Amino acid sequence: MMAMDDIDSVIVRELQSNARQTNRELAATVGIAPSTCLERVRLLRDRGVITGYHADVSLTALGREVQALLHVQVRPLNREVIEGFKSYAAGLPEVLSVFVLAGGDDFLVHVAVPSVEGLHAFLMDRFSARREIVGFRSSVIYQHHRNRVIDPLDPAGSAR
Amino acid sequence: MMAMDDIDSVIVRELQSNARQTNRELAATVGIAPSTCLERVRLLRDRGVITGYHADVSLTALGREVQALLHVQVRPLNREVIEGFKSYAAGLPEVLSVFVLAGGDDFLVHVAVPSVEGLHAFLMDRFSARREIVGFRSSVIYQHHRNRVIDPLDPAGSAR
DNA sequence: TGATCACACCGAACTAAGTTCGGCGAATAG
DNA sequence: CTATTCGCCGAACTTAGTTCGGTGTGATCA
Repeated sequence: MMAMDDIDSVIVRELQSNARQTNRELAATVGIAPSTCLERVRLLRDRGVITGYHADVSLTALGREVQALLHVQVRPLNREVIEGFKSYAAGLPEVLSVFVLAGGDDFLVHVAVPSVEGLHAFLMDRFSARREIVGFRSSVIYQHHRNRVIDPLDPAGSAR
Repeated sequence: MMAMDDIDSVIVRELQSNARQTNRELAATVGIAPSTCLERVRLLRDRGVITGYHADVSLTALGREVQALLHVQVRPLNREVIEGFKSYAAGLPEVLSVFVLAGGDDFLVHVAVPSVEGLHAFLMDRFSARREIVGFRSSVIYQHHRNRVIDPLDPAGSAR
């Protein structure tokens, strides 16, 4: 992997904050010519540092007032069951995220539903019928803070 | 809240998939004039449906090979302690997301670190010294699937 | 039922940005 | 000291963003 210099870091940080600013604005912010900036951004995409640009949507605006985290245990623990459940969960419209975990719980599923009743209905309709699920716990989310800007860890960060 | 019609839904879905497509492309996809499309997008932002545009970055490209979920219990359970831990965790560069939860665990923290050693160092350096933390469990993430496109739930979805 | 109003959409004109490319200058290696 | 490479720049060209007046449609009310 090619090195990212300071300019690349600033570009990446800026685009994480606002992916729709113009190339000229971005160039002005980082202090290089627009043409150079365009090339830098293109390279960042080509190198796979920037993987895409996405609009963020308000879940409440879409009528999803309640979020929850569902810890799910499935059995037996083999590839078919795990992949099967993962793609099943990922395909549900209520599901925001699916984590496959090491340790006690096998999955963690982040969902957004219209209401607490909706959460109950979701669990009953979508989860209870699945035979591979041997147990789950659900935790309603009171608050969710997301760090949108991710910088390279500085050398003083966690050990390599 | 004003109603979202089908055209708005398509616009929102498209911008979630690719926030950097041109307004003309977007207009062509949804089948309206560019000027109309521009106005629609502006209204979606004004109404708070679209909250922002963000570049997605490869964590591996930034040298963070390992992700984990940390379940954290803090005591005593009062506003100062909870807010204090939340903002502390949110301010750490390794932290991607902080969930404040109902139920047994009080927090769930999503972190990305360079390595398993980095995870260990993070827990020792950043968490162990905090007096309010009375316990935590960490789960390494094997896979993470994220649904980037979130549509309004159709009427057949979870009960309201 | 017919007239009026409101509203969203459209398209043209203008402004601004994206994109390409030739050349320049600095840094490096020979 | 010279040759080479590489990234950066800026001008020119292409394309897109933005504004605004006009138009058609659907709703409201007499």
